[in-house]
Amino acid sequence: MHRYRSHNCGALRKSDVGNETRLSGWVHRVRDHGGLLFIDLRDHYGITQCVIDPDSPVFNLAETVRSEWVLCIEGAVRERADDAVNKNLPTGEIEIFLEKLEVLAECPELPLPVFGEQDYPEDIRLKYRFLDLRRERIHNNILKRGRIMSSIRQRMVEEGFFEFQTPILTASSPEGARDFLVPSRMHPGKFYALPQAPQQFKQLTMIAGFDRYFQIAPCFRDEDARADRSPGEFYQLDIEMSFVEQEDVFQAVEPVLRGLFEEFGDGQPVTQKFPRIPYAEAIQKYGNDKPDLRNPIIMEDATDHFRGSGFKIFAGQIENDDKVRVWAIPAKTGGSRAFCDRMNSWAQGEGQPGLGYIFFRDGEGAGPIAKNIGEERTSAIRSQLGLEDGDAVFFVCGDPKKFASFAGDARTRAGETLDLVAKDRFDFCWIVDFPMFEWDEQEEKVDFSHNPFSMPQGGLDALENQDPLTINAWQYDIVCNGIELSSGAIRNHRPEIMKKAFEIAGYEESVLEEKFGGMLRALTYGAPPHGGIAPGIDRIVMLLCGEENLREVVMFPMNQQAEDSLMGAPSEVSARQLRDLHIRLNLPKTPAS
RNA sequence: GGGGGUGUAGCUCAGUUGGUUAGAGCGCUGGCCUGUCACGCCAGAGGCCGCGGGUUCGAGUCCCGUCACUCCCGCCA
Repeated sequence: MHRYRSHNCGALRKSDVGNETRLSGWVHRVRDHGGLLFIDLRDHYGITQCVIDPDSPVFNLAETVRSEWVLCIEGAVRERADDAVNKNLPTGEIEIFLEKLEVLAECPELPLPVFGEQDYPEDIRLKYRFLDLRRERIHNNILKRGRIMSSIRQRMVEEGFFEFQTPILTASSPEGARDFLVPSRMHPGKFYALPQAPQQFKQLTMIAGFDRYFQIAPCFRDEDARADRSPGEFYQLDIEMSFVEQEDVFQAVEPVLRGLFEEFGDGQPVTQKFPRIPYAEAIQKYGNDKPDLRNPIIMEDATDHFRGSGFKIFAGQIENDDKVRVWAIPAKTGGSRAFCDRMNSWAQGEGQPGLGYIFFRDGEGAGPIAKNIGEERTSAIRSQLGLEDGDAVFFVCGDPKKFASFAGDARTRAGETLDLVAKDRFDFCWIVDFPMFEWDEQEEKVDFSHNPFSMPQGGLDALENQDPLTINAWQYDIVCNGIELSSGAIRNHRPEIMKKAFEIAGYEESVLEEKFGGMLRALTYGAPPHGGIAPGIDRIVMLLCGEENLREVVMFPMNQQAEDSLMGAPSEVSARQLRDLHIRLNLPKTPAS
């Protein structure tokens, strides 16, 4: 018999009754009846109930075991009496009658109970992550993550993609987030950077004549954390393809994600054909570029209903400024003064002057705005938005650039408060036609709004003849349930277009040469048209596990301050190490202690 | 860098208007218990109320500062 086990703790069934077995695992739970003792033994595979009575030679030892001790036990598989069967366990029809017991490891009182699914403080969970990971829910999340990884690889290969590896120690990139730097011992004063994404490498892979690249790529960015954004490092399903247009990327990626979510989404419906929503339309209808389509509320322009109306606050603004618009946020079933007032005071809490509204009852509109604009206009608004008695509509007025995000928040809040948001489904969409450039208010100049490597729609002609702020890029996002899952683009593979784009954004050609010299050189030697995308793996797993926080699907995450309290990272290093790297510390002043 | 929330036993939490010796559940220790599976019953140990200062006759409670964790803003091509 094997030194530690003949079976695992999830394996034994009725058909094994009578056999001698050996199991090893952790003490999950002990139930001591004095003359009868139950020990639930747990391992990766499951839980098996062990039973000991005073006839057993190891009864006295068994009485001393505590939670999370590691045991190796031996005994006969017994069938449980009908009324003792535990239907909640796969092994619930049998138990082991203990004949031998070896304590492999003991365990002191636990800072973090493994048994049960109570919530525990994040810092303790991370410090004792090895205990936390024994718990059922997160243990299963990590397993699901692994299965998702395998499925992704299989699906990508089936779609004709090939997996590549790109460097981890690379050069600092001038664009994007702050880099993590690694000092060079051989080149004093010089640094490697960890890649923020293998963006340039995957493009170089295409230029090198490979086709259909993918990689489950670690990405490193020194930026602050959020619930859905790990500090430091995360993984992307990095994809790039040659000789493609936007539509080809969509056709390649959409079935992978749809299939993945159907496989791991526990039967929740998944969007069959992802709708494509232009960026400008997403802003107008949903107030942001990552709309949660489970929320049925769609905003509409209602400016004309207020132009020259008796509601002077809006009418005056419309009169004075061409840019001013009124957006209507329809709220089905929100037609009560109480709800409308709650929304209004929420808006004031958000720093807004308020949130105007009309609510409909007894066949007419109620509230101050309805009184001011009169019956005819109120009725026109109602029919435009398809509202009925018992519904409400909210209004925001001003320059859409400034209020769009607040309007989007109001849409989200109304949908959630009124319970209009569909549950248990994955609603995908593509956001397309992102603007190539945007006006930088602080610098008072035109700048790239997204990725400088994206191809402008209309190519060189558009750059030379169009108002830059009206040019769109072949740039797209995938959004699921209001979470931005990935961002991608058809790349700019023409050096002269690249130079022109940087010129418009106010960069000298020398800057382009200096910062992207390697890339530019590659583009001049026959670059194929190419494009790709990079879905965020951690966020995909988070959605599929039904978790709200990335740390629930990452084995060893850092805390919000980007510290690993288990391994003690970041840490000080020895003077010798610093000397090797030609580094002298220049620490910030701390208050005298 | 900024804003919000939290911080009381190993863990989860309660703690009234500022008023005697700071409580409960789980866990831990001891005792009882032969069919439990969140076993049950009895007893016990366990507290710098995050830390520092202040107000007060008196502070877990009020004020100021600070630290930790977390959520958000900034940041994230």
